[in-house]
Amino acid sequence: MSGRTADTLRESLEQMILSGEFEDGERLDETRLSARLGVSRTPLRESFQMLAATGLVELIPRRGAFVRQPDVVQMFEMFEVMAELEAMCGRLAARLCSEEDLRRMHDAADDCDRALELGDADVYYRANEVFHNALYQASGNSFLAGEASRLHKRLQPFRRMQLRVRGRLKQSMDEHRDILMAIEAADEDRAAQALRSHIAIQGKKFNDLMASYSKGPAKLAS
Amino acid sequence: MSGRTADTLRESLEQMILSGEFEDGERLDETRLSARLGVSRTPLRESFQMLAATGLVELIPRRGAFVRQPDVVQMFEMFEVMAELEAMCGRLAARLCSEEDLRRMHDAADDCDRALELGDADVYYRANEVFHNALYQASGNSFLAGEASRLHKRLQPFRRMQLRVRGRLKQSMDEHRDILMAIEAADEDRAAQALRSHIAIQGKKFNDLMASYSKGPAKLAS
DNA sequence: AATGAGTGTCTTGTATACAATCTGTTTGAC
DNA sequence: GTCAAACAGATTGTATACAAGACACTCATT
Repeated sequence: MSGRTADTLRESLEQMILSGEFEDGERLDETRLSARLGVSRTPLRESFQMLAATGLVELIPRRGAFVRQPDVVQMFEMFEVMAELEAMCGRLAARLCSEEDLRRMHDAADDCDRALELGDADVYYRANEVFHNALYQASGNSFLAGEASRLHKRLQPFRRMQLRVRGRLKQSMDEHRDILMAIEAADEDRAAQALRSHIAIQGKKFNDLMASYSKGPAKLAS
Repeated sequence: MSGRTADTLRESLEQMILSGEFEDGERLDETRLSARLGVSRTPLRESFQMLAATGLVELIPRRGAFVRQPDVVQMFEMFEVMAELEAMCGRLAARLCSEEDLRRMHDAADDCDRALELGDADVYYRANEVFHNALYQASGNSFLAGEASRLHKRLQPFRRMQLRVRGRLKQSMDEHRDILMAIEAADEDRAAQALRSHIAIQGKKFNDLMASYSKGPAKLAS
């Protein structure tokens, strides 16, 4: 279970947090965790810094590292920001994306199609990520692409849950086509709006899911 | 010069990087830097992680920490994203901000006014930061507020330069008033547009400044 | 002469030991 | 009986020592 390298260590902890192994607000005891993971405190502390950067833990000086399980409200807030970032990407892409960019998005969308036919959620999920990253790149603003990618990654586990909702895959696929058409038509407003609602729907679906479980932050399978 | 605590260490390095003490792409030698700052490598490495989170340095495993001086292009990209985030804050604030939020923004704007009368750029600069943070809070989306605040902080030194342009302070002040009026009138689109151009102008002014210097990344005074 | 393997040095990555600070408890005084 | 201060234990922060990988230089071989 314990990772060998530093980056693996961060990923291990990320998985542990996202899989709900720790309570919200729980303090991560350096000594105990390092013993458990079979590493010393030094690399563990460095991985804490990385996790703090993504917001999964909060570091309070002289107090320790505390896991920050995002609650439903914060989750919704994150989807709201994501929607706006993606809309911005769409707007810029519609204005100035290259043939190469378009091709890459089309390829990724086709991969999504194939995954849908196979009914394989995991494959779809990966192809979906490629599609969105291609979109971010197509915006031509590499800083925006980086920020969007970062937030996308952070929302990954929740996005994944929402994709399990019945019929959502097909719907998501159709939205991709709409987005591509708008970008190809260089219709900035339509592209932005299509993406905004594409993401907003995800937030909403996720919210519905949470409401249906109706108790605490659900354990998310890795 | 050397900071005593870990957070101070990060700030010291931040200042050193932003003041142009290092070349773009330069590797930060852990041993030499730790000797120079009078600390051991352990806290230095942790501060590297923090700086990597803000994008000021890039950490390449087994290779080291490399400073990433944002060039003019990336700077412009960052202002473009900032404009959109602030526009989003404005839209949300116009929709749902409280009397308390409004009052805080008004107070900060008044402080800006006073600083303008005094002709004190530093005081204006701080009051301006309070104003914008109040706006972020007023959006009601605390995640958005955090992200906006983070990017704002990262753009601080460049924003500061741009404020030194003749007559820019007064103009900026007027823009604040427009923004407040739009929010008070609950006019979402106008608030968003006012903020978008408020930030876009900053990016443009900064760009002009760079062009007028026309050589390399200028040394930024702290 | 050029290329490739091997070795040596330098730098990053990790472990451990030590110092400083915080928390909780106990004891004493009012 | 309650509040405060001091002490004990534990935990974070820092320094140093050690391990392992990367890069450059040399030397041998083609």
